Amino acid sequence: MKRCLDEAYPNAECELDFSTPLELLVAVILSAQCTDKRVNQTTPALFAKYRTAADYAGADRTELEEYIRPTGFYRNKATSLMGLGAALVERHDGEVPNTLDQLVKLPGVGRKTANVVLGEAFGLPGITVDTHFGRLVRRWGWTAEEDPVKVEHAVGELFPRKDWTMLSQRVIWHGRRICHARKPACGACPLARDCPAFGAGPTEFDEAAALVKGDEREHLLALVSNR
DNA sequence: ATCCCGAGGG
DNA sequence: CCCTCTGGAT
Repeated sequence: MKRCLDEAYPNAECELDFSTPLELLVAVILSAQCTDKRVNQTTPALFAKYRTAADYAGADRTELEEYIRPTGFYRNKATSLMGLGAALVERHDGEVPNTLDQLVKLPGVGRKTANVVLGEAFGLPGITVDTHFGRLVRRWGWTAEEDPVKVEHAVGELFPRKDWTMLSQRVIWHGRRICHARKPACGACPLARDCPAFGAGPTEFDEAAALVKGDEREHLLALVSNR
């Protein structure tokens, strides 16, 4: 029913299927500092045991921690999941809400997680700004903003479109796999020829990006979209 | 040894 | 703004 990462990048570790918004939300929470592969190995047993918000709310903490241990940060995540379950039961009749305001108020749910749920569970056309997304659009000269919210607004204004949900995932994937923070793999990058930062030395990479010309933006966006 | 698609807390 | 929380991959 729901999918987390873009199928346009075929990669077994990226294929995540969920039957409910709650499953998607839980998987995103578990994903922090963890590979998708590990999350995929963890969720089947977890979802078989914990099916509803009430199940998480009433979980035996030690047992829940056992289920999610391999994903790391397991104590924090167990706390989040139990609090999340309780909050959903109390405030939303056990359902996952579909507005940013309500999502962000849930335990363990920040803006990034909320945006993923809005886009992928509810089909709302939002931009998901994470560290990768922010870094890349800055390198591409689309904005100089550092604050994720300002990045979101700036990019949304520059390129208003209905399908930012999936496109965000492509940008993020590209940031994870190729356009790294420290040592970007420009040799493997299909955008290198058109990248305003390509060719600059490591320390000048991001500074070069700031000099991008306006008409290069659309070109880069097209390249990302068509992959 | 170092880094990672985040969130909460001091 | 800084720190911490964890396991796993490279």
